[in-house]
Amino acid sequence: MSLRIALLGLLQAYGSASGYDLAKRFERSVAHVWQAGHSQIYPELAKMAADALVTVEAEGVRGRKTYSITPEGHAELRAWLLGHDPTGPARSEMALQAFLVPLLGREEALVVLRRMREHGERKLAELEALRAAKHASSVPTGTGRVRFGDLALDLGIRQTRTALEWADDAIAEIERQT
Amino acid sequence: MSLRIALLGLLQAYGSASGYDLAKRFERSVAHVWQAGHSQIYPELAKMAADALVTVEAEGVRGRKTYSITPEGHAELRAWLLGHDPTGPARSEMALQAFLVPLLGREEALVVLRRMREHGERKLAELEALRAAKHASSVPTGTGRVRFGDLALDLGIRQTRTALEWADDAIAEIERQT
DNA sequence: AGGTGACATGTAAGAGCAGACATGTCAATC
DNA sequence: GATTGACATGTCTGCTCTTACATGTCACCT
Repeated sequence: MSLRIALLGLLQAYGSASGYDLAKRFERSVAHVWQAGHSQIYPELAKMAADALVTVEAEGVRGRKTYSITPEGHAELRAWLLGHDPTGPARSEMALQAFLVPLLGREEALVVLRRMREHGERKLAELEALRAAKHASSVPTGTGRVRFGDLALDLGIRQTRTALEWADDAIAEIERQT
Repeated sequence: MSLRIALLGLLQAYGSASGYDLAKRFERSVAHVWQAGHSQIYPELAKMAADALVTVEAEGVRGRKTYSITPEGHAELRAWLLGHDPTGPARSEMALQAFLVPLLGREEALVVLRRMREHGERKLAELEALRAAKHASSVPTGTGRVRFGDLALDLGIRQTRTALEWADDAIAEIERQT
């Protein structure tokens, strides 16, 4: 379901596109929040067309189909945002490792925690670079309006920073033990 | 894969148990980090037994099987913790909503954000109650040792708090717009 | 003319997962 | 003695997602 929604959002925000274009947009924008490869996107678009949420606007050479969002699609997106409680599965491999790490000995636990820390650092740098790039290409003086994806990017940066602080504190606590 | 690991962790931390017991342990401890219903757990245990990661220690009345972790299982758990990079899929419905919310109008965006805020508040209360309950049943004066699940619980509380702060700021920012 | 690599669109097999269905035991209540 | 509800173990169907396979075009280089 959520894949559908993400695709509708991209079509709505950036306009009509082909499956290939959407796969690229996916990587460049939603990727930090939801993932999907082209092998998922193509069939999903076909199903969405069958459900009239999108239409094939044009068919180019070699089967390239340009999809655009329909009013029904827009309604579906709106309904999901307004009506769907994000009780979604909180499945995090990192959190699972955090859970299990006390089963290891001191030294080994430190290895795992330090790796998490580094992982967080890399991701934070990545996200902040992304934000810097976005800012550079934006309208110079603040035009009140919140831009598509900005809120999610901010959330991602804060979450990553929190994870980093947590890892630091966990490392410190374990190191304190003789 | 991760389900296997979580089950091995529970067996290792709390000792032998049946599928039913493990399902309960799951709900009570790992649930904030990974989820699985009994319909996933039973078949997985059977497969793990086939792979010799666990053994059937005893068979009680009406097919109740008590599983215990084997040395191979322990090795598998250790190897996963030490060797597995948690690059895991970051799929969050909440973050997806955060991404898409700027597509809505001001008022509707506020509705969605306020619901997220409330959701975060409930979850935070829940996690903090859980921590309080754990503390109450713990050894009175700090015995250095980090207890199973404590690190993950702390991470969860911090992450939830961060999400809450983010929602507050996002709401404030949107309200500031005329 | 032939080769290479980026572009572009798909299908197929299999794991992971959720929700519903099915079955049977046991203890306590009516 | 019959019913109810908590305990307990499983299967099945259908959806999602990942990985790998398969195919064909186009532009550029040699």
